Order: sequence, then structure tokens, then C-alpha cells
Amino acid sequence: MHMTLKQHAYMVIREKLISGTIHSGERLSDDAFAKELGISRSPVREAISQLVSEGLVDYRPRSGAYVRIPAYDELAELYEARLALEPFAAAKATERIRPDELTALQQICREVTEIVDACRDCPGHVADKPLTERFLSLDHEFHKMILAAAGNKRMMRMVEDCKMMVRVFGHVPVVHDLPLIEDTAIQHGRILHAIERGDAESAAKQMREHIEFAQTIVLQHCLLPKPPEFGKT
Amino acid sequence: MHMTLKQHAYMVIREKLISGTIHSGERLSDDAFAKELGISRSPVREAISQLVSEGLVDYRPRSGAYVRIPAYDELAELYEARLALEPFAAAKATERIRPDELTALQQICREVTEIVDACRDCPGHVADKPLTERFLSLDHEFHKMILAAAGNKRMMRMVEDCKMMVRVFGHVPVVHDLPLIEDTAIQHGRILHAIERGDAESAAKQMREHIEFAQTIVLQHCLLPKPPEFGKT
DNA sequence: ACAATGCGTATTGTCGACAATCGACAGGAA
DNA sequence: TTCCTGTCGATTGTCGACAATACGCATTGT
Repeated sequence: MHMTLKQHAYMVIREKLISGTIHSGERLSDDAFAKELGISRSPVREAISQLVSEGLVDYRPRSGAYVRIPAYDELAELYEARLALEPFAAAKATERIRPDELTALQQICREVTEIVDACRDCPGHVADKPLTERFLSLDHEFHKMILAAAGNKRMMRMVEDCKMMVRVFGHVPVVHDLPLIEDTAIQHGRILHAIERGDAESAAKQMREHIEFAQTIVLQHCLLPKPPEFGKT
Repeated sequence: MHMTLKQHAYMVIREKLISGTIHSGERLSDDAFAKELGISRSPVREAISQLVSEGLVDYRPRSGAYVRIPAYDELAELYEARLALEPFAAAKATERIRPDELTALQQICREVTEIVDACRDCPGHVADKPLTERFLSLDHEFHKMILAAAGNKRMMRMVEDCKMMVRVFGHVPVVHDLPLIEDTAIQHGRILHAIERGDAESAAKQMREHIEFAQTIVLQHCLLPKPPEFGKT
């Protein structure tokens, strides 16, 4: 399957955004990308256009596409949206989850616990890079699995989009130390437990607390300028 | 402000999707649109590309773009997503709403009441086209205002997207008769009341019931094939 | 008669080029 | 000095053209 050049360009550019190769406010020149990839401007333009409509890139006609300059509030909004969606999904998942999905969820929790143990052996109780990535990947899978069990693809995509945006214009240097990972594991455990018990209301509550926790962490560590004194007269 | 041709093409095509000029499954030929609009294929391609990334259009490489064939479940999912978002937003709006926004909300409710009265004078108590459109517009404004008061642009856009999709691949021939409009007005009233009282929990509850009501109506009237016997073994 | 195959056509994916427009910079006037 | 203005350069928006590919159709073989 020969991937179309547009898709290729899209993935390359998005990867650069996520990895932070291009930082906020920088301009995305289609011409530059075209030369870099050795292709024409047309596919690049379409790729950038897609980034724009996904909200990762800001666009000023006749001027160019700029990596979105994130505002502190936007980061908060992203988590707030998850706060609306995921507890709801957790409750629904509780009543719909299939045995195989539940098994997968339990497996994820077990692996997170293993990471907690592994972290104890790390110097300063701070997870190194591969361990951190493994942890993040598992956290991602945990949430994704619950969304999947809830059986609503649209909500799943909404949350996925939120997470991607946090990654792209958050670039939050969170230190993944033992307390953080341990708390996360405990919270995941509580959510899983509620689902196992079939207690939808509790699942929603635990999920809410978990996301509020994550929100707090990220907002504390993010480098964005704090909200400029909102008396809002 | 000279709108760019791409945006123009985007709006024209989207309008055709919403109005139902092009129906589900039909192919969107960029060449045809280019000739119709008297422009080149490039802007049209970018416009269609945007429709694709918004999920309104399905895309098969080397084959073309097809108007998405809606599934019954997808329609349900759209309302379910709103069910997660809007009650949450209603609760938050209750605690953040500004006086001018509240005034606007009250004004909208008054106008909806007027439409109820006007509907009583219609033959068969069925609203005619302009009255229906006025009603739909007000309903839209009501929800939008609450989302705005909640102060989360992302959630606002998510809901807007849901509504647009319902319009595009729903094409539900709902009869806007007196009972329907009256029920809606009553439900709006309840929500407004809860907000006025500052009762966030009640606002969320009323909003939830209101959306569940709308979901039921739409799913009943939609022409899509029902979900094919889900025993889900 | 039916299936398989090869051809023709139509449409897409991609390209390079041109014109319109925006930002920067220099130069002159108040 | 500071502000306005005209010009230059660079980049975008748009275009028409070409090559690659999928679909439909006719032809042929069994």
C-alpha cells in the first residue's frame, strides 16, 4: 500500500510538532517542507491544511501557518473537556464492558504496578526515559480501553484529540517520580475496582478524581504564563 | 475581506451537504466542483480535504471522496457525546454566567415562548417552515449561550461539530408540531430556572433530560436502518 | 453462455509556474 | 527624531498540465 504523499507529509509534520522539533509560534513554510521532503508544495499544503482544521496550527491568510501558541486556559480547557467526557464514559463502560476488555484492563493495571516497583529501584526514585515512556503508553492504553468499552467512537476520538493537543502544545516537563506513578497506579486501581464491582457511579467518580489529579499536575508543571489576573469586571 | 477560494468552496460544498443537495454515498468529484465554481481543482481539493478531516466525508485513495454513509449508531453516539458535555457545561455555566449572558438567555426563552403561541395559530398546530427555522435557530442559540457561559471554547466547538453532523448525515424529517415545541420550551425554562437559582446540579439534570428527549425524538424519526439485532454474543 | 483478460476512459495525485499580496526596509518629509 | 510612503523581496493562492491508477467495457477463449 503506497501511502499517498499527503499522508506522509502530514505524519512527518505532526511528528515534528509532537516531538517539539518545531516550537510554538514558529511558521510552517510549505515551500521549506516541500524541499525538505523532496516533493511538491501541493501535498504539503494539504497536509498543513489538515493540521489547521485539527486545531494544531493557526492560520493567517496570506501570511502563513503558525504552530499554535498555547494559552494557559486552553490547556485547562482540554482537561476540562476530558473531565466531562471520561467519567461519563467510565460509567457507561462499567455496564457494557466485555470480559476480554476487562481482562485487558486488568493486565494494564498489573503492568503499571510493575512499573511502580521498577521505579523504586531507580536513582532518586525518578523513572528514566524508557520507563517513563512505558508508563505513559500504559496510561494512554488504560484510558483508551475504557473509552472503547463505552462503545462510543466519537467520544473516543474527542479524547484522543485532547490528548494529542496536550502533547503538542503542552510540552510539559513533568517529572515522573515514584509518588506520581504510584498515585496514578492507585487511581487506576480504584477505577478498575469500581468497574469490576459494576458500580458505574463510583467508576465515574474515581475517573473524575483521576483526571482532576492529572490536570493539577500538568497545570502546575507547564511553562505557560499563568492566567493574567482575572477579576473580569 | 476577500475570502479565499478554498474557504468559498468549502462553504459551498458544506452547504450542499447540509441542505441535502448531495445525498449520502454520492461521490464528490473535485473536477466537477471546480468547473461548477469556475475555479481550479486545487482549492476544491483542499476544501474537500477539510471536509474529510472533519468527518463529514469518507475518503478512499485513488477512488474519491464520498459523502459519509451514516450509521444509526453514529447518530446515537453524537447525542451521547452531547449528553456527556452539555450537562457538565450547564453546571459550570450556572456558576460562571455573567448578567448579560443571563439576560440573553432569558430573552431567548421568551422568544421560544412566543413561538409556542404562534404555533397554536398554525393549521394542525404544526409550525410552518419559517417558524420552524426560527425555532431551530433559537434552540441552537440557547445551547450555544450556555456553552459560552461555561467558558470552554473547546467544548463549545465539540458540541457545534456534533450538531453539524446531525444536520448533515441525519436529515431527520422531524415534524415540529405544538407538543414538540412546547416540551422544548418547558425544558429550556427548567434549565434557565435552575441557572437563575444557582442550582448547578439541577441545571445539569435538566439539561440531561432535555438532550435525552431530543435524542429520542431524532432517533425515532430518522430514516436510517435500525441497529441490526444486537445480542452481542 | 459465462468467465477471464486486455484496452480505453475518466479521475485522481502530483508537479512546476505565475500572479497577487503581505512584511520589511529604505528614503524623504514634518 | 519620528512618521509616512513607495519599492523590493518572499511567500502564498491559484492555475493548467502530466503521469499513474481504478473502473467499465468489449473481446476472446472455453
